[in-house]
Amino acid sequence: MKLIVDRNEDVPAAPSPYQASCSTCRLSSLCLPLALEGAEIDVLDRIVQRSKPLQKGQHLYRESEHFQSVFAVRSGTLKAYRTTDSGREQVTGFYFPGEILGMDGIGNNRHASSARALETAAVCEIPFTALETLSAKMPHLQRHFFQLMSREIAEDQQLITLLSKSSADARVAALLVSISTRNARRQLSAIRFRLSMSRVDIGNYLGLTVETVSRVFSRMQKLGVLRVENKEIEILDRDALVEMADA
Amino acid sequence: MKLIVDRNEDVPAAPSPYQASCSTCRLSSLCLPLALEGAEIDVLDRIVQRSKPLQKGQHLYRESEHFQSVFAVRSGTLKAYRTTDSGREQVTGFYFPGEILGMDGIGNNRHASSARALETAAVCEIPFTALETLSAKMPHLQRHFFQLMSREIAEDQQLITLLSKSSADARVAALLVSISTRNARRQLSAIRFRLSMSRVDIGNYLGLTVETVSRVFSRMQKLGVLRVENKEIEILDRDALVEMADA
DNA sequence: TTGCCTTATTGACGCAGGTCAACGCCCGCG
DNA sequence: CGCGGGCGTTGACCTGCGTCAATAAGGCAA
Repeated sequence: MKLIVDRNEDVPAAPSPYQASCSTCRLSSLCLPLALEGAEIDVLDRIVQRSKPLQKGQHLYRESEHFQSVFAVRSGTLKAYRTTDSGREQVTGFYFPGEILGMDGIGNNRHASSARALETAAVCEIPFTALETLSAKMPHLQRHFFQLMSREIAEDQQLITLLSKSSADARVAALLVSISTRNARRQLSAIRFRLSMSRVDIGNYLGLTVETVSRVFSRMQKLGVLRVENKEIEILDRDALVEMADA
Repeated sequence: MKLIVDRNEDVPAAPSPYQASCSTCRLSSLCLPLALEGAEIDVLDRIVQRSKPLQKGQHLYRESEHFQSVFAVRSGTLKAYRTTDSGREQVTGFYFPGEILGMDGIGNNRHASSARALETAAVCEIPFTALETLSAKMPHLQRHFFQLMSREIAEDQQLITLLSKSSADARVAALLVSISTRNARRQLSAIRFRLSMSRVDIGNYLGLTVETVSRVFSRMQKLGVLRVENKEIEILDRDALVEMADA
C-alpha cells in the first residue's frame, strides 16, 4: 500500500498538438515569458517549437552535438550530465518544469553536456539564433535571458560550495531543500514529493556513493526529519533540514 | 637565491591615465572586444571605465552589494568567493588578465560573490545597463556576451565534476593545467609561472585542506612532474600532469 | 500471477584525506 | 639588519565515506 499519495504531477492541462502557446501555459510565470507583455509573448510564441514528449531515458541532446536551441521543461524531469575524459559520468543538474536547460552550449556552439529524461517529459525548444534576434529587439527578453544565465552561474557556484566541503548529510539535505523550494514555486507541495531521479543519480550529482545516500536517508528518517518510502519523500521537519544543509 | 625567474608579469604597456582604450589593449583578443570590429570597439570603449589599480587584498565588490557592472581584468589576479550561511568562505574562481568577472550578479541585481585582489590588479569596469543597450544594437557584442556567460557555466560545471569525485592529486593537477593553459593564451610561459594565490586559497578552491595541497605538491615534485619553490612553479612533465587531472 | 532484473538497503572493513601539532622559512617592518 | 608573524611543510593519528558483499524490495514482461 502506498502511504504517500502522489500529488506531484505537472499535468499538461491543454488540448491540441502538445499545448498551444506560451500565453496559456501555466508555467509562463517561471519561464522565459516571465518578463514579457502580451504582444511580446506572442512574438516569442512564434519561435518556440513544441514537439512530442520524450520517453524516460531518451536524450534531448548529447554532449558535443551541434548547439542550436535551448529548452524549457514543460513537464517531467530531465538530468544534465557530462562525461569525463576517463569515461566517468557526472550529473550536473536536474531540471523541472519551468526551468531552462542547454545554455552551456552557447559558448562554443556545441552542447557541453548531455540531457536525458528521467521520466516522460515534454519540452519547448527555443532556437537560439531566433532568440538572439528577438532579444536585440525586445530589451526585456534580452535582460531576462541574461538573468537566467546568470542565475545558472550562481546556482552552479552554490553546488561548488556544497561539493567543496559539506558532509554527506548536508549535501542530501541541500538537495531536498532545493527540490522542495522549486516545487513550491510550481504550486506543488513543498513537503511531499516523488523523487524522479534514482539514488545513483542523486549520489552522482552530490559526489557521494549510492550507499552513502541510502544511509543518509535512513539516518534522517531515524531522526524524524524525513519520511522516506522508496521514491516518495515527506519532509517532517523542514527547519532541521535547512539547518543540516547549512552552506 | 631565486632559481626561477619571474617571467609572469602582465605589464600594462601603455602610458596615460590607466591605459587608453580597448583598441590598443594587448588583451582585446581575449576580452570583450574579441568579436567586434574597429568602429564597434570604439563605441564599447566609450562605456568602459578604467580606474586606479586595486591593492593586494582590496575588494572589487562584495557579495550582496548592488550589482552595477561586470569587470575585465587588465593586470594582476583576483579571486571570487562566497560566504556560506555558517560563515565559511568558499573560493569560486580565480580571474586572470583578459577574463571577465561579476556576471553572477546579473541574476538578481546583487553580487552573488565577493571579489578581491590577490596582488596589485587593474580592472576595466563595464556598466551593465550600458552593455545591455549596446548589445541590443550590436549583434556581435550580444552574441559574445552570451558566449562568455555560457562559458562561465561550462567552466563551473567542470569544477563541479572535479570536486565531485576526483582525488586530491587530480584536483591540484587540474588547477595547474588550467593556469598553464590560461597563461599560454596570454603569450606567457605555460610551464613556468608564479602562483598568485596562497595555498589556503588553492585548498579552499579545490575543496582540500592546506596540508593536503602541500603534500600533493611535494609528492608531485618527488615524482619529477613539478618543480615547486614557494610560489614559483615549473611544470616538468605536462603530459603526466594532464594525465593526473583526468576528469 | 510468476519470475527476473534493476534499484535500494544494510553491514563490515579499509583508506584518502582531515585534524592536530610542531617546526622552519619567507617577507615585511622597524 | 634583525625580529616577528604569517605562510608553508611535515609527521602522527583519526574518521567519514568509499568499497565490497549479501540481501531485500520494486517493477516490468510475459
